[in-house]
Amino acid sequence: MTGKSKSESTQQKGEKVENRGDYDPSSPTFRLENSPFYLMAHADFKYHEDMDKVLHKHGVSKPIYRVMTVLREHQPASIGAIAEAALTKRSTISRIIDRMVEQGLVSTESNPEDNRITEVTLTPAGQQTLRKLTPIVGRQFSRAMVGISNRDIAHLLRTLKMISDNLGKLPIE
Amino acid sequence: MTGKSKSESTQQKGEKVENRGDYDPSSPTFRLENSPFYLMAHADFKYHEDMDKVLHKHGVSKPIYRVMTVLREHQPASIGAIAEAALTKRSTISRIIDRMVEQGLVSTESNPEDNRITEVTLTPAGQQTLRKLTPIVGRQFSRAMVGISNRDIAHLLRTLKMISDNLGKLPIE
DNA sequence: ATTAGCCGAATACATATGTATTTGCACTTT
DNA sequence: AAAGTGCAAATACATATGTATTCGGCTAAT
Repeated sequence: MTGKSKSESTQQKGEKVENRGDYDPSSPTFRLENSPFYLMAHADFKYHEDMDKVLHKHGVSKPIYRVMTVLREHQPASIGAIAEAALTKRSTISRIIDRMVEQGLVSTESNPEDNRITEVTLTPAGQQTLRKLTPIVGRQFSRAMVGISNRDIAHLLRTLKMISDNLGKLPIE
Repeated sequence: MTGKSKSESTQQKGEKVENRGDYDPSSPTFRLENSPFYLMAHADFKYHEDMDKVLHKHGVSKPIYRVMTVLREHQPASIGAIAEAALTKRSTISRIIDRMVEQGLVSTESNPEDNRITEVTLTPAGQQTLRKLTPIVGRQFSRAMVGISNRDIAHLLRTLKMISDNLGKLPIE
Protein backbone atom coordinates (compact mmCIF):
# COMPACT_ATOMS: atom_id res chain seq x y z
CA MET A 1 0.00 0.00 0.00
CA THR A 2 1.61 3.21 -1.16
CA GLY A 3 -0.60 6.27 -1.45
CA LYS A 4 -3.48 4.23 -2.80
CA SER A 5 -6.05 5.18 -0.21
CA LYS A 6 -9.75 5.56 -0.95
CA SER A 7 -9.98 9.19 -1.95
CA GLU A 8 -7.12 11.00 -3.62
CA SER A 9 -8.97 14.01 -4.94
CA THR A 10 -8.53 17.41 -3.35
CA GLN A 11 -10.54 17.49 -0.18
CA GLN A 12 -13.43 19.87 0.19
CA LYS A 13 -14.52 21.67 3.31
CA GLY A 14 -16.76 19.48 5.44
CA GLU A 15 -15.81 16.33 3.59
CA LYS A 16 -15.11 13.07 5.41
CA VAL A 17 -11.63 12.64 6.80
CA GLU A 18 -9.29 10.69 4.53
CA ASN A 19 -7.61 7.48 5.43
CA ARG A 20 -3.96 8.54 5.34
CA GLY A 21 -2.53 5.06 4.91
CA ASP A 22 1.24 4.93 5.02
CA TYR A 23 1.59 8.62 5.69
CA ASP A 24 -0.06 8.56 9.08
CA PRO A 25 2.49 7.99 11.85
CA SER A 26 -0.08 5.92 13.69
CA SER A 27 -0.51 3.52 10.77
CA PRO A 28 1.08 0.10 11.18
CA THR A 29 2.63 0.44 7.72
CA PHE A 30 4.12 3.84 8.46
CA ARG A 31 7.77 4.40 7.62
CA LEU A 32 9.88 7.40 8.52
CA GLU A 33 10.93 7.52 4.91
CA ASN A 34 7.32 8.37 3.96
CA SER A 35 6.79 10.90 6.69
CA PRO A 36 6.33 14.46 5.41
CA PHE A 37 7.64 16.00 8.59
CA TYR A 38 10.64 13.77 8.72
CA LEU A 39 11.50 14.61 5.14
CA MET A 40 11.03 18.31 5.78
CA ALA A 41 13.41 18.14 8.71
CA HIS A 42 15.83 16.17 6.60
CA ALA A 43 15.79 18.56 3.66
CA ASP A 44 16.03 21.56 5.94
CA PHE A 45 18.90 19.98 7.84
CA LYS A 46 20.96 19.26 4.76
CA TYR A 47 20.28 22.66 3.30
CA HIS A 48 21.52 24.46 6.38
CA GLU A 49 24.35 22.05 7.06
CA ASP A 50 26.09 23.01 3.86
CA MET A 51 25.24 26.64 4.14
CA ASP A 52 26.54 26.91 7.66
CA LYS A 53 30.04 26.09 6.50
CA VAL A 54 29.99 28.71 3.80
CA LEU A 55 28.48 31.37 6.01
CA HIS A 56 31.10 30.88 8.69
CA LYS A 57 33.78 31.79 6.21
CA HIS A 58 32.14 35.19 6.14
CA GLY A 59 31.86 35.42 9.93
CA VAL A 60 28.11 34.86 9.87
CA SER A 61 26.34 32.14 11.83
CA LYS A 62 23.11 30.50 10.77
CA PRO A 63 20.93 32.39 13.27
CA ILE A 64 22.58 35.66 12.33
CA TYR A 65 21.86 35.00 8.69
CA ARG A 66 18.27 34.23 9.49
CA VAL A 67 17.88 37.50 11.36
CA MET A 68 19.36 39.36 8.41
CA THR A 69 16.87 37.85 5.98
CA VAL A 70 14.06 38.80 8.30
CA LEU A 71 15.32 42.35 8.47
CA ARG A 72 15.75 42.61 4.72
CA GLU A 73 12.04 41.98 4.45
CA HIS A 74 10.87 44.43 7.07
CA GLN A 75 12.95 47.12 8.62
CA PRO A 76 13.28 48.34 11.30
CA ALA A 77 11.89 45.52 13.41
CA SER A 78 11.52 44.95 17.14
CA ILE A 79 13.23 42.12 18.99
CA GLY A 80 9.89 40.42 19.50
CA ALA A 81 8.93 40.66 15.84
CA ILE A 82 12.27 39.24 14.76
CA ALA A 83 11.95 36.42 17.27
CA GLU A 84 8.56 35.45 15.94
CA ALA A 85 9.62 35.54 12.31
CA ALA A 86 12.82 33.64 13.04
CA LEU A 87 11.04 30.97 15.09
CA THR A 88 13.26 31.61 18.09
CA LYS A 89 12.78 32.84 21.63
CA ARG A 90 13.10 36.51 22.43
CA SER A 91 15.98 36.04 24.80
CA THR A 92 17.96 34.24 22.14
CA ILE A 93 17.34 36.96 19.58
CA SER A 94 18.21 39.61 22.12
CA ARG A 95 21.66 38.05 22.50
CA ILE A 96 22.12 37.49 18.80
CA ILE A 97 21.39 41.15 18.19
CA ASP A 98 24.03 42.05 20.78
CA ARG A 99 26.60 40.15 18.79
CA MET A 100 25.42 41.65 15.54
CA VAL A 101 25.78 45.14 16.99
CA GLU A 102 29.35 44.28 18.04
CA GLN A 103 30.05 43.07 14.52
CA GLY A 104 28.56 46.23 13.11
CA LEU A 105 25.88 44.42 11.15
CA VAL A 106 22.91 46.14 12.75
CA SER A 107 22.19 49.19 14.85
CA THR A 108 19.53 49.56 17.53
CA GLU A 109 17.53 52.46 18.87
CA SER A 110 14.52 52.60 21.09
CA ASN A 111 11.22 53.38 19.48
CA PRO A 112 10.37 57.05 20.16
CA GLU A 113 6.67 56.18 20.45
CA ASP A 114 7.30 53.45 23.01
CA ASN A 115 10.55 53.29 24.86
CA ARG A 116 10.19 49.62 25.77
CA ILE A 117 10.66 48.61 22.16
CA THR A 118 14.10 48.18 20.62
CA GLU A 119 14.11 48.79 16.91
CA VAL A 120 16.77 46.98 14.92
CA THR A 121 18.08 48.11 11.55
CA LEU A 122 20.70 46.72 9.19
CA THR A 123 23.72 49.00 8.90
CA PRO A 124 25.24 49.69 5.46
CA ALA A 125 27.90 47.14 6.40
CA GLY A 126 25.15 44.64 7.23
CA GLN A 127 23.44 45.26 3.92
CA GLN A 128 26.76 44.88 2.19
CA THR A 129 27.38 41.52 3.88
CA LEU A 130 23.89 40.38 2.98
CA ARG A 131 24.48 41.29 -0.66
CA LYS A 132 27.71 39.34 -0.63
CA LEU A 133 25.99 36.29 0.82
CA THR A 134 22.92 36.36 -1.39
CA PRO A 135 24.42 34.80 -4.53
CA ILE A 136 26.00 32.04 -2.47
CA VAL A 137 22.67 31.16 -0.94
CA GLY A 138 21.13 31.42 -4.38
CA ARG A 139 23.49 28.78 -5.71
CA GLN A 140 22.71 26.51 -2.79
CA PHE A 141 19.03 26.94 -3.54
CA SER A 142 19.51 26.12 -7.21
CA ARG A 143 21.46 23.06 -6.28
CA ALA A 144 18.65 21.89 -4.01
CA MET A 145 16.06 22.38 -6.72
CA VAL A 146 17.74 20.63 -9.62
CA GLY A 147 15.20 18.60 -11.57
CA ILE A 148 12.23 20.24 -9.85
CA SER A 149 9.96 22.44 -11.96
CA ASN A 150 8.64 25.80 -10.88
CA ARG A 151 5.22 24.27 -11.05
CA ASP A 152 6.29 21.66 -8.51
CA ILE A 153 7.77 24.34 -6.29
CA ALA A 154 4.52 26.28 -6.43
CA HIS A 155 2.68 23.12 -5.46
CA LEU A 156 5.10 22.54 -2.60
CA LEU A 157 4.56 26.07 -1.31
CA ARG A 158 0.80 25.73 -1.43
CA THR A 159 0.88 22.51 0.56
CA LEU A 160 3.35 23.80 3.10
CA LYS A 161 1.29 26.92 3.63
CA MET A 162 -1.82 24.85 4.21
CA ILE A 163 -0.02 22.76 6.77
CA SER A 164 1.23 25.84 8.59
CA ASP A 165 -2.24 27.33 8.55
CA ASN A 166 -3.75 24.15 9.94
CA LEU A 167 -1.24 24.04 12.74
CA GLY A 168 -1.80 27.71 13.47
CA LYS A 169 -5.31 26.90 14.60
CA LEU A 170 -5.56 26.04 18.27
CA PRO A 171 -4.13 22.60 19.16
CA ILE A 172 -6.44 19.74 20.11
CA GLU A 173 -4.94 18.48 23.33
CA MET B 1 5.25 37.94 -10.72
CA THR B 2 4.22 34.80 -8.88
CA GLY B 3 5.39 31.48 -10.25
CA LYS B 4 5.02 32.65 -13.83
CA SER B 5 8.53 31.92 -14.98
CA LYS B 6 9.39 30.80 -18.49
CA SER B 7 9.26 27.02 -18.14
CA GLU B 8 6.97 25.36 -15.67
CA SER B 9 7.03 21.82 -17.05
CA THR B 10 8.87 19.07 -15.23
CA GLN B 11 12.54 19.45 -15.91
CA GLN B 12 14.45 16.77 -17.79
CA LYS B 13 18.01 15.69 -17.23
CA GLY B 14 20.44 17.98 -19.04
CA GLU B 15 17.86 20.66 -19.64
CA LYS B 16 18.67 24.35 -19.18
CA VAL B 17 18.44 25.68 -15.64
CA GLU B 18 15.10 27.30 -14.86
CA ASN B 19 14.69 30.87 -13.84
CA ARG B 20 13.32 30.45 -10.33
CA GLY B 21 11.79 33.89 -10.10
CA ASP B 22 10.36 34.69 -6.69
CA TYR B 23 11.46 31.42 -5.20
CA ASP B 24 15.16 32.04 -5.50
CA PRO B 25 16.53 33.72 -2.38
CA SER B 26 18.87 35.72 -4.59
CA SER B 27 16.01 37.18 -6.62
CA PRO B 28 15.17 40.82 -5.92
CA THR B 29 11.49 39.89 -5.67
CA PHE B 30 12.14 37.08 -3.18
CA ARG B 31 10.00 36.96 -0.06
CA LEU B 32 10.49 34.68 2.93
CA GLU B 33 6.83 33.84 2.64
CA ASN B 34 7.56 32.18 -0.71
CA SER B 35 10.67 30.37 0.40
CA PRO B 36 10.30 26.58 0.46
CA PHE B 37 12.91 26.15 3.16
CA TYR B 38 11.44 28.83 5.34
CA LEU B 39 8.01 27.26 5.06
CA MET B 40 9.41 23.81 5.81
CA ALA B 41 11.06 25.13 8.94
CA HIS B 42 7.85 26.89 9.86
CA ALA B 43 5.63 23.84 9.41
CA ASP B 44 8.09 21.62 11.21
CA PHE B 45 8.39 24.10 14.05
CA LYS B 46 4.65 24.35 14.63
CA TYR B 47 4.20 20.63 14.37
CA HIS B 48 6.79 19.91 17.04
CA GLU B 49 5.86 22.87 19.20
CA ASP B 50 2.43 21.43 19.89
CA MET B 51 3.66 17.89 20.15
CA ASP B 52 6.35 18.76 22.62
CA LYS B 53 3.76 19.84 25.16
CA VAL B 54 1.80 16.64 24.84
CA LEU B 55 4.86 14.42 24.93
CA HIS B 56 6.14 16.02 28.10
CA LYS B 57 2.99 14.98 29.88
CA HIS B 58 4.17 11.44 29.24
CA GLY B 59 7.73 12.13 30.38
CA VAL B 60 9.07 12.02 26.85
CA SER B 61 11.08 14.79 25.25
CA LYS B 62 11.15 15.56 21.55
CA PRO B 63 14.61 14.03 20.95
CA ILE B 64 13.65 10.94 22.94
CA TYR B 65 10.55 10.51 20.84
CA ARG B 66 12.58 10.85 17.69
CA VAL B 67 14.98 8.15 18.83
CA MET B 68 12.05 5.87 19.59
CA THR B 69 10.61 6.28 16.12
CA VAL B 70 13.99 5.48 14.65
CA LEU B 71 14.24 2.35 16.76
CA ARG B 72 10.74 1.22 15.88
CA GLU B 73 11.90 1.14 12.29
CA HIS B 74 15.14 -0.73 12.79
CA GLN B 75 16.17 -2.53 15.89
CA PRO B 76 18.66 -2.97 17.43
CA ALA B 77 20.62 0.04 16.23
CA SER B 78 24.03 1.46 17.07
CA ILE B 79 24.52 4.92 18.55
CA GLY B 80 26.03 6.11 15.28
CA ALA B 81 23.18 4.77 13.18
CA ILE B 82 20.61 6.41 15.44
CA ALA B 83 22.51 9.68 15.32
CA GLU B 84 22.52 9.70 11.57
CA ALA B 85 18.84 8.86 11.25
CA ALA B 86 17.88 11.39 13.90
CA LEU B 87 19.97 14.17 12.34
CA THR B 88 21.90 14.69 15.56
CA LYS B 89 25.49 14.36 16.68
CA ARG B 90 26.72 11.10 18.19
CA SER B 91 27.61 12.66 21.52
CA THR B 92 24.11 14.03 21.88
CA ILE B 93 22.52 10.67 21.10
CA SER B 94 24.91 8.96 23.49
CA ARG B 95 23.60 11.12 26.31
CA ILE B 96 19.99 10.78 25.27
CA ILE B 97 20.36 7.02 25.34
CA ASP B 98 21.79 7.28 28.86
CA ARG B 99 18.64 9.02 29.97
CA MET B 100 16.44 6.56 28.16
CA VAL B 101 18.19 3.67 29.90
CA GLU B 102 17.56 5.37 33.26
CA GLN B 103 13.91 5.73 32.32
CA GLY B 104 13.78 2.10 31.30
CA LEU B 105 12.77 2.87 27.73
CA VAL B 106 15.70 1.13 26.07
CA SER B 107 18.42 -1.35 26.93
CA THR B 108 21.95 -1.46 25.59
CA GLU B 109 24.46 -4.23 25.02
CA SER B 110 27.70 -4.28 23.14
CA ASN B 111 27.74 -6.01 19.81
CA PRO B 112 29.34 -9.46 20.22
CA GLU B 113 30.98 -9.17 16.79
CA ASP B 114 32.52 -5.82 17.58
CA ASN B 115 32.81 -4.64 21.12
CA ARG B 116 33.13 -0.99 20.17
CA ILE B 117 29.55 -0.88 19.02
CA THR B 118 26.69 -0.25 21.45
CA GLU B 119 23.45 -1.82 20.30
CA VAL B 120 20.28 -0.13 21.52
CA THR B 121 16.91 -1.86 21.80
CA LEU B 122 13.50 -0.73 22.97
CA THR B 123 12.41 -2.45 26.16
CA PRO B 124 8.83 -3.72 26.48
CA ALA B 125 8.16 -0.60 28.55
CA GLY B 126 9.59 1.52 25.74
CA GLN B 127 7.40 -0.20 23.19
CA GLN B 128 4.43 0.28 25.47
CA THR B 129 5.15 4.00 25.78
CA LEU B 130 5.54 4.27 22.04
CA ARG B 131 2.18 2.57 21.50
CA LYS B 132 0.57 4.98 23.93
CA LEU B 133 2.05 7.97 22.13
CA THR B 134 1.30 6.83 18.61
CA PRO B 135 -2.40 7.75 18.44
CA ILE B 136 -1.66 11.16 19.90
CA VAL B 137 0.91 11.83 17.21
CA GLY B 138 -1.53 10.44 14.68
CA ARG B 139 -4.13 13.02 15.67
CA GLN B 140 -1.59 15.80 15.42
CA PHE B 141 -0.71 14.58 11.94
CA SER B 142 -4.36 14.49 10.88
CA ARG B 143 -4.82 17.99 12.18
CA ALA B 144 -1.84 19.19 10.15
CA MET B 145 -3.16 17.61 6.97
CA VAL B 146 -6.76 18.81 7.04
CA GLY B 147 -7.84 19.81 3.55
CA ILE B 148 -4.84 18.18 1.89
CA SER B 149 -5.47 15.17 -0.32
CA ASN B 150 -3.36 12.00 -0.26
CA ARG B 151 -2.42 12.86 -3.80
CA ASP B 152 -1.01 16.17 -2.61
CA ILE B 153 0.86 14.43 0.17
CA ALA B 154 2.37 12.00 -2.30
CA HIS B 155 3.44 14.93 -4.42
CA LEU B 156 4.95 16.63 -1.39
CA LEU B 157 6.92 13.51 -0.51
CA ARG B 158 8.27 13.18 -4.02
CA THR B 159 9.47 16.75 -4.08
CA LEU B 160 11.00 16.60 -0.61
CA LYS B 161 12.84 13.41 -1.48
CA MET B 162 14.25 14.99 -4.61
CA ILE B 163 15.48 17.97 -2.63
CA SER B 164 17.15 15.71 -0.07
CA ASP B 165 18.75 13.69 -2.83
CA ASN B 166 20.07 16.80 -4.52
CA LEU B 167 21.58 18.05 -1.30
CA GLY B 168 23.09 14.65 -0.61
CA LYS B 169 25.38 15.11 -3.56
CA LEU B 170 28.63 16.84 -2.72
CA PRO B 171 28.26 20.56 -2.00
CA ILE B 172 29.56 23.13 -4.47
CA GLU B 173 31.62 25.44 -2.30
C1' DA C 1 53.10 -11.26 17.73
C1' DT C 2 53.61 -6.33 17.99
C1' DT C 3 52.56 -1.96 16.66
C1' DA C 4 50.34 1.77 14.15
C1' DG C 5 46.22 3.52 12.62
C1' DC C 6 41.32 3.68 12.45
C1' DC C 7 36.85 3.65 14.33
C1' DG C 8 32.81 3.78 17.73
C1' DA C 9 31.43 5.50 21.90
C1' DA C 10 32.03 8.18 25.95
C1' DT C 11 33.44 12.26 28.25
C1' DA C 12 35.47 17.08 29.23
C1' DC C 13 34.82 21.40 27.77
C1' DA C 14 32.70 25.35 25.16
C1' DT C 15 28.76 27.33 23.25
C1' DA C 16 24.02 28.12 22.42
C1' DT C 17 19.28 27.98 23.56
C1' DG C 18 15.51 28.09 26.55
C1' DT C 19 13.03 29.26 31.18
C1' DA C 20 12.27 32.19 34.90
C1' DT C 21 13.03 36.52 36.79
C1' DT C 22 13.97 41.39 36.77
C1' DT C 23 13.83 46.07 35.05
C1' DG C 24 11.89 49.88 33.04
C1' DC C 25 8.22 51.95 30.51
C1' DA C 26 3.27 52.73 29.21
C1' DC C 27 -1.46 52.70 30.01
C1' DT C 28 -5.61 52.47 32.82
C1' DT C 29 -8.20 53.28 36.89
C1' DT C 30 -9.13 55.83 40.62
C1' DA D 1 -0.95 62.14 39.87
C1' DA D 2 -0.39 57.62 42.24
C1' DA D 3 -0.83 52.77 42.06
C1' DG D 4 -1.68 48.67 39.77
C1' DT D 5 -1.34 45.96 35.64
C1' DG D 6 0.71 44.54 31.47
C1' DC D 7 4.25 44.41 28.18
C1' DA D 8 9.15 44.49 25.82
C1' DA D 9 13.61 43.60 26.51
C1' DA D 10 17.44 42.23 29.17
C1' DT D 11 19.62 39.18 32.29
C1' DA D 12 20.53 35.19 35.67
C1' DC D 13 20.21 30.59 35.68
C1' DA D 14 19.41 25.79 33.88
C1' DT D 15 19.64 22.74 30.19
C1' DA D 16 20.92 20.96 25.83
C1' DT D 17 23.84 20.58 21.95
C1' DG D 18 28.06 20.61 19.65
C1' DT D 19 33.39 20.28 19.36
C1' DA D 20 37.57 18.33 20.77
C1' DT D 21 39.69 14.84 23.24
C1' DT D 22 40.17 10.34 25.31
C1' DC D 23 39.53 5.41 25.84
C1' DG D 24 39.15 0.95 24.28
C1' DG D 25 38.79 -2.36 20.75
C1' DC D 26 39.41 -3.90 15.90
C1' DT D 27 42.49 -4.65 11.78
C1' DA D 28 46.25 -4.56 8.81
C1' DA D 29 51.21 -4.18 8.00
C1' DT D 30 55.47 -5.59 9.36
